[in-house]
Amino acid sequence: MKQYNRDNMADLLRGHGINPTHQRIEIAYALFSRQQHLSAEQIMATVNDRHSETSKATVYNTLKLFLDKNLIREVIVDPSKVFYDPNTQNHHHFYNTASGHLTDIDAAGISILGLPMLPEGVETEGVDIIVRIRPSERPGLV
Amino acid sequence: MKQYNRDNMADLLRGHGINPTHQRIEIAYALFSRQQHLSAEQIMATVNDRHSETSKATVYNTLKLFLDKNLIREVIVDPSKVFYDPNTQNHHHFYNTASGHLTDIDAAGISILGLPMLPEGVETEGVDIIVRIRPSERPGLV
DNA sequence: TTGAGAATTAGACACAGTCCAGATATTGAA
DNA sequence: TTCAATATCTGGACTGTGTCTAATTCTCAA
Ligand SMILES: [Mn+2]
Ligand SMILES: [Mn+2]
Ligand SMILES: [Zn+2]
Ligand SMILES: [Zn+2]
Repeated sequence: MKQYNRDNMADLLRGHGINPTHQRIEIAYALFSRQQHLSAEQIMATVNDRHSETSKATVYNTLKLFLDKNLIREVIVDPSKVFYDPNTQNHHHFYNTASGHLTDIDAAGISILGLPMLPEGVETEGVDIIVRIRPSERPGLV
Repeated sequence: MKQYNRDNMADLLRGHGINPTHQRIEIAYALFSRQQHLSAEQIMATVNDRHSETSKATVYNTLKLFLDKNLIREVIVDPSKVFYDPNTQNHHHFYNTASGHLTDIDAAGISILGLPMLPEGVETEGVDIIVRIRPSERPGLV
């Protein structure tokens, strides 16, 4: 699926066992059409851009539903809010701590060597690499 | 420094340019004597165990001061709270999503291959690896 | 002893996220 | 078509972290 519009959003939702409602389509469209990492607040603002149509409770309920159905994933990098990620491929992130902007890093080219064995009785749920970045201070300028 | 007690806490604080007060010593002692990852709430509960002596504002102010002076670091793995880490060595974490427990992974033995180049104009602030783990479902038992 | 600066405090406040009971929309059997 | 069962949505109260501020208390050098 290359181009995202409200029509194929419904199919996308159905494909994940989600009943496509008006609100769910708008929320999915906000995430998938931009292919960006958005906070719940940003999603609500986007969806209610022109006229208010979707409540806060529905935004949170819907995001939780999407997570549950593996349509999206969440990214925990900021202590004050969760980011929602339409990319469920195995990948990692650059996190610009100054701007709050997340960028994907494809996991395909990456390997982590030397991880110790898991403690007894647990299994891996996922491995996240977060590269925290900031605007470089360029000594010699300014 | 092998054994942590309230006396050498004061030296530890001074060594980081922090004026050792009663409250700061208690908070540092809570973290360093346990060598564990604690939330602000857990730290306040620990410090005020017997009789209340340290306010919420002081706990947060002090943790921020410790961070600023690089005495501790924070670990962002849970959307609802920050963990404070007395280990400032370069290291990574196992995070048990069921219990909320963090375990250190020494960075010494670990290498990450294939990370892409940084975007223009930014520099690396830090690289975090978080291995999310959960109790293994053991099919065949129960 | 004293008072200026440092530190602490209670409690109001901010704000992301949760919860709930009532309203609304959808569905499908009759 | 009808209408009741089910699914979804909603406003608004509420919770839990974390922040802020003005007032109080502490510390220490003079
Ligand atoms: Mn809409
Ligand atoms: Mn104490
Ligand atoms: Zn991503
Ligand atoms: Zn740690």
